[in-house]
Amino acid sequence: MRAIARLMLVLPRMLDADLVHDQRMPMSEYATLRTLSEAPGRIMRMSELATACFMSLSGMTRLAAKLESVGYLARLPCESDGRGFNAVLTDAGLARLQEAWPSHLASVRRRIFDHLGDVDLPQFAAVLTAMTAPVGPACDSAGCDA
Amino acid sequence: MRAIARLMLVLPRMLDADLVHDQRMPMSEYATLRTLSEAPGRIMRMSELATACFMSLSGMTRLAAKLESVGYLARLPCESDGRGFNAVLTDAGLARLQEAWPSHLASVRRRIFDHLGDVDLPQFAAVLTAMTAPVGPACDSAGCDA
DNA sequence: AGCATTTTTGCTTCGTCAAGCAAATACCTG
DNA sequence: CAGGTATTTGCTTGACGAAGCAAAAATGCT
Repeated sequence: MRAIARLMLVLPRMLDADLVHDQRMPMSEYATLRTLSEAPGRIMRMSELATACFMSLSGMTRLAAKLESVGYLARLPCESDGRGFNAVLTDAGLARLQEAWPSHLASVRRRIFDHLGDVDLPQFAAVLTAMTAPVGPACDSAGCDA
Repeated sequence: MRAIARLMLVLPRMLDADLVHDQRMPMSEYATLRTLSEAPGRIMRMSELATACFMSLSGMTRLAAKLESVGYLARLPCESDGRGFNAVLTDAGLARLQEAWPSHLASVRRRIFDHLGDVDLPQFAAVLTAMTAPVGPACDSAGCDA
């Protein structure tokens, strides 16, 4: 019980810190790029993107502005709805993500998998998926890349 | 793998949001009060406290100042080292923690344990503890004059 | 027009880094 | 050993970025 509380406090920060340290990229950016990269056409509405990344709309507006300013992402007015904007992952953004993910993967492996010992992995994965499920199926958990 | 990334992204925010919503208390405050409450004499050096809560020293300085201003905590000059300060949990602080923890417990139960199913709990706990272990023991209060 | 929806902006809070102050400790030098 | 200087350590402060909420702006729908 206490271990859980502690885990939730510490682990995300460690993973974030690893990413910042190794790649100069905060977790929120990584999540945004990854989420976009998995979207069909690498395109998503701002509001979808925000929800998928568990950020507020305003937070995503600012993050997208930042990512746009360095060319990782473009915001195009939505053709079918003049109010909307589509965020598109650029080639540069995809390249950046591909540059960053091995580092993140290594971090996750080191911080988590190396400690799993003889845990039943499929069962563990099922539990994790179940835990995040109530929030909504923002991303399909089939086809994990590791 | 993706489930883990997602879990780390989502769960802490949910737990924090629950606590803020139910108790008007951010996770960082809760962690601080809880950590202090577990220390012998409810006293800890600022730097220890910061490390245990996985915050920067400056972050803890500000948080402690805030908690001090509402009477949950006091900072006393350390007798054995003129540079140091000891953070002490006051009775009011302890009361506040005791007021908040059932709510947090319920939140953790609802968000996590309810999804654990038939997982081997002791093993699960051991894994979690192992994962956070590299950060160091939470309350190694050597050096404060409690 | 009137109301709903999508995104942005204003303001606040939280937390980090860089810099700084003060106490403690280490290292000379006689 | 006394006395002085340099370095390190513990904490605080200043300046800033990140992200949230509430309200505004822009657009669509009826």
